Amino acid sequence: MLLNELIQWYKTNKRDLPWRKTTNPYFIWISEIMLQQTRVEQAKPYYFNFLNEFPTIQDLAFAPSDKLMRVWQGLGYYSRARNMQAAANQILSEFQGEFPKDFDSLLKIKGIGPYTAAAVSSIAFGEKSAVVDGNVYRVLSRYFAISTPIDSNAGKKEFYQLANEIISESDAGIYNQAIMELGAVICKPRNPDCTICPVRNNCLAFAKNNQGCFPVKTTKTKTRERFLNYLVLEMENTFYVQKRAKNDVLKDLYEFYLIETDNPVQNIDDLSGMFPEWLNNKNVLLKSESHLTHILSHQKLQAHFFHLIIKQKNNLPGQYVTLEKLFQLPKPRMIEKFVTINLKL
DNA sequence: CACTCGTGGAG
DNA sequence: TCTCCAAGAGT
Repeated sequence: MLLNELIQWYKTNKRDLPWRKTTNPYFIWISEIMLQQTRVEQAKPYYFNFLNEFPTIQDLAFAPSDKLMRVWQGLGYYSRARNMQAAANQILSEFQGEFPKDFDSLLKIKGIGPYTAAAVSSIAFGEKSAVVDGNVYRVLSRYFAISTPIDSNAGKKEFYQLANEIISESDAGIYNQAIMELGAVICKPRNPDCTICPVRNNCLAFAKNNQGCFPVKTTKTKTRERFLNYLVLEMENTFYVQKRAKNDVLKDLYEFYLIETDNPVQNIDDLSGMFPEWLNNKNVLLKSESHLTHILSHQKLQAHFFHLIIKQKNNLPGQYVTLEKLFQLPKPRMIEKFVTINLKL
């Protein structure tokens, strides 16, 4: 059966991952949030650094926003960090600082959904609740040859019920990690290593050699292109920065003065009229221009940077910071790249 | 339910 | 270059 062979295989073949060395629910929670839609190798350094910066729930709850976002910078999906801080405050106020132990309580925490509630309750507290993540969808759909689309409500319900039927009675946490590990290193999306799979003998997809048919998905992602024109305003060795605050991508991260257009602009004259009025005077010098393209999951960002030397301040909503401060501020990958390439101390 | 939210690796 | 997608959750 799937269960026993899976656990046996896991115990001798599991990867040596840092969050597998602890039973601290706070640490395990952090790892689970970081691993959402994120590869192990990308999350690893962030896990160590995050624990170093915020060793306790209190440290996280009281951290300044800029510091929190800076620690998360480059990991993506920044609402995860904001939600974690809200969750930390929630645990202090509603749970007396004690980490919730059971699935239902965990579900009430900001940023914790069905997957993370099952993961933390089973791995840290031994509760019998099955995780259903991308790995589990893939392994179960192949093993049982289930064609129900995993992104449909029917599919979510079906896989959730199945996962909870076959989960180990005594080793729920180990079992959950084992099935995810199998999906990560053997039962991969492409080119699964079925020849060394511990459960291939009972795998229906392997029997028919149609592993590539599972799992079934229906939705297709659409992306839109955006044109971001940045005025990099430099005055007496300080730079203008503003914080992305709207209900938009990359919220709470810092960027330069932004003029977004529906189409690409060829030169800075195309932006005249969209400038702040004071920029049209003769005290502004265009020092350089550069371009960067950055791909997001649903957007393709085309950035056009205009590095401008200005001679007088203005009443823009942001602030002027030194280059040292600019380096420290949390920034989107694209801005970080521009700064690294174009601005030197 | 459909959509949104980042980044980087693999094929 | 292009597509998919990785330990999902919020709206």
